[in-house]
Order: sequence, then structure tokens, then C-alpha cells
Amino acid sequence: MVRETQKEMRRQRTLDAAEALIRKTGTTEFSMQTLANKAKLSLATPYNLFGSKSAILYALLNRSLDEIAEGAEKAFAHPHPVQRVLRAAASSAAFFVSAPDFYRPLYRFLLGVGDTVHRPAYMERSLDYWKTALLGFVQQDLLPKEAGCEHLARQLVIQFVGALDLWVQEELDDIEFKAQISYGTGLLLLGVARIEDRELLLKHLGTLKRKLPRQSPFVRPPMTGNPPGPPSPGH
Amino acid sequence: MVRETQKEMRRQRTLDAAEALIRKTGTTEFSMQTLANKAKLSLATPYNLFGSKSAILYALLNRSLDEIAEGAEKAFAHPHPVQRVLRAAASSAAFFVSAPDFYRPLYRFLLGVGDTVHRPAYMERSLDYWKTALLGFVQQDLLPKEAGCEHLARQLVIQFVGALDLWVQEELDDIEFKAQISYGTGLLLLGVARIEDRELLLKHLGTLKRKLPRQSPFVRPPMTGNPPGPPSPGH
DNA sequence: GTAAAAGTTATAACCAATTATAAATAATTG
DNA sequence: CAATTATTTATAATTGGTTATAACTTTTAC
Repeated sequence: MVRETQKEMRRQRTLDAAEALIRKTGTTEFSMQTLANKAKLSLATPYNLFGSKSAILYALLNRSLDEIAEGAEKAFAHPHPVQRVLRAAASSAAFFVSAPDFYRPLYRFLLGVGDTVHRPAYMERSLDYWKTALLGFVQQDLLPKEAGCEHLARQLVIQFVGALDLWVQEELDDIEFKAQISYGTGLLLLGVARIEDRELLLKHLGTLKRKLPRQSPFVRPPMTGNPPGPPSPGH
Repeated sequence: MVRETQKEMRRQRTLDAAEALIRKTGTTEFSMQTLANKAKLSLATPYNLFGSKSAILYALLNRSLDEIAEGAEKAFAHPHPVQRVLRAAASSAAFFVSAPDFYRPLYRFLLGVGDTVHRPAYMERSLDYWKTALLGFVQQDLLPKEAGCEHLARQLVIQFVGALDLWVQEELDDIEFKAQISYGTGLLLLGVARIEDRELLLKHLGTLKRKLPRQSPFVRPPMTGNPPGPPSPGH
């Protein structure tokens, strides 16, 4: 039992070190040697404990995500089904935006990484989050049969992931990201809400318009021929 | 002028070689040396022409995406605004699914890669696609003021990117991906459509339910302790 | 307490992306 | 055509993720 405990401590030390390095440098580009040193371990140990750098960072994301559900408790407590979902959306968006220099690089690294252990855990967690957010609708039996809770929840996950993707790529800034999440969530609810809630939702959407990106949130490429461009930080 | 032409030919040769390698092997894990050989170039040349492996693959994606707009012409010709969007969605989803062994690895590699030239081009292209799809709504002035064409188009991009992400990670199979795109698009339209179109949309959504993932599309992690797991192909 | 088992450490090696450099080559200019 | 210029080529060096190996240490089982 002692052995397992110490192993767990080494694991935590590894994650702590990774978190500290990202927060300090704003990137995930530290070497495994640096990470091992910071965690006071040998180079090989993090590999033994996690398997790869990707797995370490995924585990770190999942650990950080524990806070997201806690932060949403107030939102989940709201009596109005629509407000409950809207606030859950705002809550989780605010969570990422609260530490952009940490979540941007972390998430960016993990997008596109396949991980058979941590990614499914992350996804399941996300689905549960939105199902909980939708609980008000379910309890009051408000959802049309065409949009089951499971399906709607997955759609909310998808729109969140999509918006997160743009945010991570700096195509949305913090304000725009929060607005986009609110907007997308509201729009999806608009489709399934009762008539009497549409008023509320439309007002909600109207409020957001000025925060959403203007013409185009996208940085135009410099139209000067065909530059190789500054080689982006490769993989 | 000759010089520029030959340079362009080398660029195309590079992209052709990359495409061939991905299609043959199903991954983007070929080395730059392999790529250079296949393109009959020296190792340094692709770097001179594009800047990095990421930039090459991004350029390849954008080149392939030229076909997507062509493929959607029939969809864009549909007289009914709602059908026009739904078919545009189905058309682009079908496009990716038409060559999963090519687009999955390509897209997976590019998720999380920042590129100041090709990514913005990709995004702009996507936005234009959806704005074109929404043209029927705009021309008939059907959109509520709370959901401008720009905003709705961006929301459609976001939901597409999100679903694509799940598909790339194999959390959705081909059928589920197409269904999910149709579903998400329909749900977004449901919020803004006229009363008389809701009927049509609800029927559309109802049809899809059986194709969408059941309980959970997510592979559960093997609950056997804390395995390092087979080290995933690292970055 | 002691031997087996598990796991860490130190170290070296391997592979691939990227960069740097000098020599070679081919287009352009006058 | 000759000189200039742009660009590729060949090659080596650098960096970082990952794997392999053997020596060493600590927990565990008897």
C-alpha cells in the first residue's frame, strides 16, 4: 500500500510540475527533461507513470476540470430551466477564460491528440455536465421528443468544443468566446424552448450581439505573394 | 517567370506527395525525408517552399477544400431556404466522410496547430460557405434581428468544427457524424425559422434520431487501475 | 530478517523535425 | 554570352520525445 501511495505522490508531483511550467512559460514546449527535473524525478519516471507527454497533459486537463463542475453549482441551482442552462454555459466559459495562459496552450496541445484513457474521460465528463444543466428541462418534461436530453447535451458539447477551438486559436478573444458560448447555447435552446420562454431567449441573444465578433474575427493573411511565413512552432 | 512556374510545380509536387503518403499509409507520420524523396526534392526544399510540415499539411487541406464548395452547388441551388442550408450541411459532411482515411489523419494533425496563413484562409472559406448557405434566408429577410447572418454562419462553423473534432477522434463514426451535422444544423435553424417551417424541421430532426449515437458514443476507459496505456503516437 | 518483486535512476541510443552552411545549378539581366 | 542572383542540393548539427538497459533502492511476502 505504501508503494501505491508514493506512486500517487509522484504522479501528483508530475502534474504539479507541468502545471507550474505552463503557467510560468505560457506554453507546453518544455522538454520532458525539464519537467522531470522540476518534479524531482528522473527522465524515465514520468514515462513509466503516464506513458507520454500527451498523457500527462491530458491528465492535467482532467484534473483541472474537476473545478468546473464545482463552479457550476450555483448555476445548477437556478430554478428556471432555461436560466439553468444559460448559466451553466456562462460558468464553464468563465472557467476557461479565468486562466487563458494556462488553458490555451494546454488545450491547444491536446486538440488533435488521441488518448484512449483521458480523452474518453474528458468527454464523458462534458456530457454529464450538460445533462445536469438540462435536468430542469427533463424534470418538467419540456423537451420535444425530437430533441432528447442525450442528443441536446451532445450538441451542447459539440458547440462548446467548437467555440473552444476558435478561442484556443485566438480567433476569439476572451469576451468574444464568452459571448459566443452564450449565443450558441441560447440559439440551441431557442429551438426547443416553450413559446413563453422564447421572449426571454430572444432578449438574451439580442444583448449578446454587440459582444460577438464584428465582420470577421479572423486575422487576414498578409496578401503578399506566398510567404513561407515564420515557421510556426512545429510538433 | 520560368523560375516562379517551376517553384509552383515543386509546391504541387510536394502536396501531391503528401496526399499520396497519407492516403497510402493512413497517417501523417511520414518523415520529411520520406516526403522529400517522394516529391523528388531534397529535404530542405519543402521547408523553403512552405516553412514547416504543419504548413504543408494545412496547404494540403485548403487545396482539398476547394472541392467542397463545388460539391455544394446543387445544395445552394435549392429554392427553399431551410432545405438549402440543410443540404449544404449534408453536402460538406458527406465530403469529409467520402475519404475518412485521408481527412481524419490530416485534420487530426492540424487540430491544435496554429498557422497564421492557412488557418485564417481555412476559416474564412468556412464562413463564406455558410453565409452562402444562408443566402436564401437573407434574401427573403427571414432571420430575426437577434440572429444576424454573420452570427448564425459563425455558429454553424463552430458546430461543424466541433462535430468534426469528435469524428476525427473516432468518437463519431461516419454515419453518426453525418447525422450529428444534420441534427445540429436543424436545431440551430429551428430557433430562427418561421413557424411554418418548424414542422419540416421537426420532422427532419425526428428522422435523424435513430442515426445519432445511442447512450454514449464514447469508448469507456478500461477501469483497471491506472494503466500507462500503450504510449500514443507522440507529437 | 531476507529474498523476490516492483519500480526508479542514470545513461545511452534512436528517430524525426528543424536549422545552418557551403557548393552546385539554373534563370535572369544587360 | 557573361555576370549576377535566386534557389536547390547535400550534408551536418541541434533539439526534443521516446525507448532500452542495467544498476540500485525500497516495499512486500514469507
